[in-house]
Amino acid sequence: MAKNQQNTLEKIVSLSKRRGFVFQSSEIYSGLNGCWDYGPLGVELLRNVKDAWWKAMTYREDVEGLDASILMHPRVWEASGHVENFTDPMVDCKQCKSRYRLDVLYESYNEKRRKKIADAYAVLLTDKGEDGEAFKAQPREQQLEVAGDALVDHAEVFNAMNEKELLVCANCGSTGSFTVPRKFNLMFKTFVGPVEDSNAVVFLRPETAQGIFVNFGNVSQATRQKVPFGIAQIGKAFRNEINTKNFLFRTREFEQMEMQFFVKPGTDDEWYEQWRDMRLQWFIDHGMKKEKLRMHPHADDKLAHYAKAAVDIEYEFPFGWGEIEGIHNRTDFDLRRHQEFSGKGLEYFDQESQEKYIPYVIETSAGASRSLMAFLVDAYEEEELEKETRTVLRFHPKLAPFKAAVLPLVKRDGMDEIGMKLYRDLQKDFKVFYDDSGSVGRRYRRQDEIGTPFGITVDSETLEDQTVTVRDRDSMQQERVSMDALRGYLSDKLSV
RNA sequence: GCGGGUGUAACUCAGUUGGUAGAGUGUCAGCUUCCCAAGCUGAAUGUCGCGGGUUCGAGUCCCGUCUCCCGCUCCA
Repeated sequence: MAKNQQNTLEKIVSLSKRRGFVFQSSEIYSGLNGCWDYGPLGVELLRNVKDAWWKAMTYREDVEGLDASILMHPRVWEASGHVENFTDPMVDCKQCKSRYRLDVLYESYNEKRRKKIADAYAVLLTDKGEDGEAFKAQPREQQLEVAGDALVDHAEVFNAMNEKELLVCANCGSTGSFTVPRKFNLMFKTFVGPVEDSNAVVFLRPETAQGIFVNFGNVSQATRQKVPFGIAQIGKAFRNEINTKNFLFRTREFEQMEMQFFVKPGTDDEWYEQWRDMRLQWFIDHGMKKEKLRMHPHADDKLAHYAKAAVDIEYEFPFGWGEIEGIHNRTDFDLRRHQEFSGKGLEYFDQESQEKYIPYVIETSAGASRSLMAFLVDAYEEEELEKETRTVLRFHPKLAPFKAAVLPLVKRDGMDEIGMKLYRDLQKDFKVFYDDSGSVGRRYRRQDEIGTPFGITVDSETLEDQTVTVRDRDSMQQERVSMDALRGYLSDKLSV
């Protein structure tokens, strides 16, 4: 990683704090790992990103909106596979610092070693006063399986084996060098109701998608939509990541912008390609540099448990390429599982073909926080002028926190009053900023730094003909516009 | 979670062998200023990440803890 690029991220983090885009969560208490707060400018930017997505995705005849609750029935996560796939006991080798999932480690052992482990397990059982002989009476194959499961599922078994130096590190060959197994449950757990009873455990959703799947029937009923159609949702999701890193990129609380598109099986590949291309184009349409974007298809053996095909839309951050959106062909996995677990029929009757089927699902899943960060990084530029460097955020006007700043050239001859009136007038339709302090050049720079696309100045000519100057953030060129026409002028620029 | 680095004013940082904190930028007020960080005058802001310890005395030494950064690991 180039050092100057790393500095770029540091500068953006610093700017974000200084100007109020992003603050560290609970900062006065020294922060909370992996959590960030959006300040006055950040929340505008985030809203604009989400609004742009919402309009692109749901202002169309075949996609409906939804806002499902964050807490869902615990069975949802059993059906989705998250309970199973989100809890992996792991250990580190103290010698070489390698980390293993216990089941993977056990898988890597040959039969000889497994037999040793099984024998030791029999002794262990006897020591505990259980029937080790009965265990040994089982067929060898079964012994290995039972002992393996015990090793993976019970930390005390693992620890005992480890102490007996039966467990070897696949990387450095050390024995007895493992840490105590730790369970990494990536789902946040909490309790429904005031009693912390194990029956009351629920999870904070690790993805918004399941809220869509469980509402598939409700939405199609309520809206009379016919397959193919989609359901879109924006909302918070939570994952207890082992490590957070890279500013907003990997956080424990984040916001997703997801759409699940239900299609007839057999047409899924076609829809997959179509949504993939549309989603890439969305980022480009909102100002992101084409050369900083790429498609990264997942290899078949790296696919998630629910997916038949997957591609990431990646952005080239200062720390490298990172996923900002994933497009998955989730097949009928989720609906089928929910049908199975809930006992409620989720089949769709296709009137046209007179067929009953469980629809396939094409998922577009974008990170709102990651997208915001990509837009922020992409917009950031230090422009070399003759005698200085101008820091400017070249946001697409649609995304910019402030659309315009009203800046009276000087604070006299009534220019500030006219400016204030203009500001109040524009404020009815646009998020605008007013500033009459100091030199106008200084004020332009301040607005450049937060990405305000237009600077409107009131000058002596305004007093005579009711026109103001509009200065373009990127070119710094100015044009005169009549005050009456300003609203239309801004609307035009923002609708592009 | 492991290893390395880091944490001093809003930001970027300085702080000499331990003697109770400075600079630049920014911010604010005033003057000046008819278009791109101008100038002048003045002002505010820190229990030096947090908690212990050593010491007559700790930003400076020791221990713990937390944050952030880099690497490893993880990433359904």
